[in-house]
Amino acid sequence: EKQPCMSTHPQKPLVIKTGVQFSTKVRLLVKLPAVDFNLKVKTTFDKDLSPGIASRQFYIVTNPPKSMDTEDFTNGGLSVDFTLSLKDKKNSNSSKTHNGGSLVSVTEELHSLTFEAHFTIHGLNIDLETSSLPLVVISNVGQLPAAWASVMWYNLLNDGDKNLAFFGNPGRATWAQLSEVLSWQFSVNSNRGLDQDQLQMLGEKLLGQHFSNSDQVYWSKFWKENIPGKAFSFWIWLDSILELIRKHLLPVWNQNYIMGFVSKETERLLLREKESGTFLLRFSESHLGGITFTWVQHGHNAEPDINSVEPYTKSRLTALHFPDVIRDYKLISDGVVTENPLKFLYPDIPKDEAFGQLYNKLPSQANPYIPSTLIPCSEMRNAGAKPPAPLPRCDSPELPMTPGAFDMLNRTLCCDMDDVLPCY
Amino acid sequence: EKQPCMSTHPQKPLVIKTGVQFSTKVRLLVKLPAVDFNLKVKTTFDKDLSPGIASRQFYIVTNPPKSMDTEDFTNGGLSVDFTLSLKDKKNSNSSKTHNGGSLVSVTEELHSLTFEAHFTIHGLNIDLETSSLPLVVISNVGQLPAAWASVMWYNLLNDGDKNLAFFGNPGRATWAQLSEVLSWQFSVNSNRGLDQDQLQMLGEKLLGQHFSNSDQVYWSKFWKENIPGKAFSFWIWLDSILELIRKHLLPVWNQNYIMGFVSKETERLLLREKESGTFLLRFSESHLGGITFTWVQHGHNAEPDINSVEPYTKSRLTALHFPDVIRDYKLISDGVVTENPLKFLYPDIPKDEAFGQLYNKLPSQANPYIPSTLIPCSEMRNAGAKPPAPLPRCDSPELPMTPGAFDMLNRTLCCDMDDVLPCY
DNA sequence: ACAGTTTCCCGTAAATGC
DNA sequence: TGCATTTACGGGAAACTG
Repeated sequence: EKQPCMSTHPQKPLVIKTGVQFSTKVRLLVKLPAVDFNLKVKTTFDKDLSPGIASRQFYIVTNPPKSMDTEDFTNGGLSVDFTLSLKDKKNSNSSKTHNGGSLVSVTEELHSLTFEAHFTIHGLNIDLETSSLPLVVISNVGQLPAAWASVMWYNLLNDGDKNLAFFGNPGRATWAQLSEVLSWQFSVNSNRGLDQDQLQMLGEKLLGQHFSNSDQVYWSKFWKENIPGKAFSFWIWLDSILELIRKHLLPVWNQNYIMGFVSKETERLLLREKESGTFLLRFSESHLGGITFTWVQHGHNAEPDINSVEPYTKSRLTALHFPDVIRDYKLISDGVVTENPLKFLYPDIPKDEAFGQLYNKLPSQANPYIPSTLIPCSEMRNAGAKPPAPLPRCDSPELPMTPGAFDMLNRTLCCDMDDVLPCY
Repeated sequence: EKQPCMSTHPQKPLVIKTGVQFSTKVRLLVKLPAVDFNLKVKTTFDKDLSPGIASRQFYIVTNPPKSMDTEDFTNGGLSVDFTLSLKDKKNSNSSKTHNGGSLVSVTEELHSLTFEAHFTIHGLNIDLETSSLPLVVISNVGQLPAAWASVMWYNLLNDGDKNLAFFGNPGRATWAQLSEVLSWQFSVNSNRGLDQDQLQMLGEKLLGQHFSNSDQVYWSKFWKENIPGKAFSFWIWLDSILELIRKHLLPVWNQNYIMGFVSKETERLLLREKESGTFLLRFSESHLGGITFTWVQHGHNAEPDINSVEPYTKSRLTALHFPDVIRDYKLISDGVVTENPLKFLYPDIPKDEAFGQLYNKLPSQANPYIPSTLIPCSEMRNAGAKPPAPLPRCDSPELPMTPGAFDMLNRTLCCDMDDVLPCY
C-alpha cells in the first residue's frame, strides 16, 4: 500500500514532479456525530494564488479516478486519501514575464494545494478549507535538488503564515539554523548526521575561515551562486554527496568510516603524523558526487608524501563496489605493480578490520572462464598540527526541528481543521 | 525533423510501443488533376480485425493534434504525415481467453493500421483504403527483441496476403532463408554482416553438427524454446549480442576484429597452432550480451594452455572501453602481476597494430589527484587442427531481401493506392 | 503462487522556449 | 545565441492480473 506522502519523491517531500503521482491525506481532527453523510473533499491547485507570483499554472489529474469521498475511519478520525498528479496548463494566459524577468527560477516558485469540504449538519452550513505547505513543482528529476533547496530554505525561515512570494526576498539563515538542517539531511538519507568537525568544514566553505554560529548565510550563497572556481553551488555539491551516499556508500557512511568533510589542509595535518599507509576518505570538492581516499607515505624526506586518488563517482561505483576499491587498490610505478598503499583507516584501524565485512565476495564460480576483476590502479609519476582528534562518534545525531515544520515531511499531510470547524 | 518510420524504435520498425510516438506517411501514387481539394485521411487501428485473433485492443492518440489533412507535395506526390501513438483500451470486452490459453504471446499478436480516404471527383465517389504490414504492439522495451523476432519471422515467410493469424501456425524457415536474415540484422546494426564461418557456427547451434541449407528451423526453436542448458532462446541470445555491438563494440566489430561466433572446439583448433599470446574475440554462449577473449600460451607441456576471460557485459563495458580492456588486461599469479598475455590478434596481427587507433587516450589531467584506471585483472589458479583459415573478409555483406518486404523498414511506409483508385 | 504483461518513474538526451 | 525548462523515452523494477 502506498505511503501517503506529499511528494513524488520519498526523500524530498513537498516537491512534485508533473506527471508523477503523489498521495496525500486530509484528516478531520474533530469527532463528528456518528452520521454517515458523504463528506466530499475537493482539491484545487493554486486556488487563490495572486497573479504574478507564479509563472506557470497546473491542473490536477486524479489519476485513478478514485472518488473524492472515500472515507476512511482506520485511524479513528475521518480522513480522505488522494492520489493525484499535476499537469501543466500549456500556454496559459499567465504573466510569464511578470516576475521580474526570471530573477526567480521555477524551483523557487511556490504553489499550494487546497482542500475544501462543504456540508450541512443540524441545518448549519459548514465550509472547511485548508491547504498544504508551499510546494515546488518540477518537470524533471534534474530539478529536484534545486527544488528541495527551496523547500528546506522556506521551512527553515517560515513558521506561521504562508508566504508564497517568499523567494522574492528569501532572507538569510544563521549558520546555527542551517547547519542543523544540513546534518538533518544526512540523517534522513542515512543513519548518520554530521559531527562538529564536518560541520566546521562546511561552515568555512560557506562563510570563510573564521565564522560564528550567528553568522548569516544568504540564499544566493547557499543555492544560486557557484562556489568560487567551481561550476556548481554549495547545495548542488552537497546534494550530490547525499546521493552518492544513498546509492553507493550507505554502509560505509553509516559505520562512520567516511570522514567526508575535511579540508585538504586539515587532512594533511591529520595524516602527516600517522604511520605510512594511513588513509582517510573524504568527498571531492572539485567533482560533483565524488569520493577520494588520501594516504600518507613516509619516505626519506622529512616531509611525508600525501596523495589522493582521482575521485570515484557514481559511474565507476556502479561497476565497482567501493569497499572492494579500497581492498584492491594498487599502484604502478615504472611498470611494476606495488602492493596496496592503503593500510590503516585513520586514525589507526587496520583496513580489513574496518572494511572486512563490507567486501563483496569474489564470485569464483567454477565456470570455464577465468574470473576477472577490475582493479583500480594508479600510475605514480614522482612523488600542520591540529591534534589528530579521533573521529568523534556521532551515533544518534540530533534531528533538529523534530516537532516543527519538518516533522510533517515524514508524516502524512495532516490538515488541522479545528480552527475552521466550530467545535461542538 | 522527425524521420517517418513505422515504429517507435528506429532499428526495429513495425514494432510499436504504447505511449511512444511513431510516424508514418501515406502517399498517393497516382497524379491527380491539380485540384486542391482536401484529402482527408483517417487512421484506424485494427479496423477489421476478426475477433479472437488479438487479445488486446488499442486506440490511436494523435499526439500533436496535427490535422489529418496536412498535405505535402515535397516528393512530387500527394502525401500525408502522421505522428501517432497507441494506448491500450483497458479491460476491453475482448476474448482474453479465446486465443488458445496464451499459446500465442502478446509479441506474436499481429495488428494493423488502416488508412482511409474518401473524396468525390467529377461526381465520382472514390474510397481509398490501404493498411500497414502487420505490426506488433508492446508496452515495454523489454519486449522489443521478442516482438522483432515476430516481425522478422512473419516477413520472412509471408509475401503476399496479410495473415494476422500467422502465429497460430508460424511455419518453418530454411536455414538458407534464416541465415540471410541473421546476417542482414548485423548489417543493419553495424557495417558488417556475418561471414560463412560465423553462420556455420550459428547453424550448428540451431540445427546440430551436420546440417544443410535446406534444413528447416522451427519458430519455437528460433524464439520460444530455450537453448538446452540455458535460460534464453536462440534469438534472445543473438539479439543481446547485436545490442552489445551497437552500444559498445561498433568500431571493433566493423573492423572485423571480432571473430564472434566460433565454437570452443574450433577456437582451440585455431589457437593451438599459433604463437603464444595469440588471442581471438568471441561472444559468450553462456551469458547474454557478453564478449570474451581467448588466448593461447605454450608451456612445457605438449598441449598449450588456452584460457578465456570471464565475459564482459554491458555493465562493465559502460565503465571501461573495450579496446582499453585488451590493452590493459593483466594476470596475477601468486600476488605477482604478470604482463598482458594478449599479444597478437588471431591470426597474427600485433595487438597494438589492430587496436591502437581504438584505444582511449588516458586522461592525464594535471590535477591534484592521482589519476586512477580500472585494470581488468584475472587471478590465475593453475594452468585439434582445422586449417587456421584467416578470418574471411566480409566487407560488403549482401543485404538479403533488399527490394522485398524488408526494404520498407528503412523507407517510409508507402501505401500503393493504385489498385484501389481507378486510373485516369 | 507465479509468470507474463503492464505500469511506474528515474535519469539521460534531445527538443523546445525565451 | 545561449540558457532554462520541458519533453521524450530507454531501462530497471515494481505492480498488476489473470
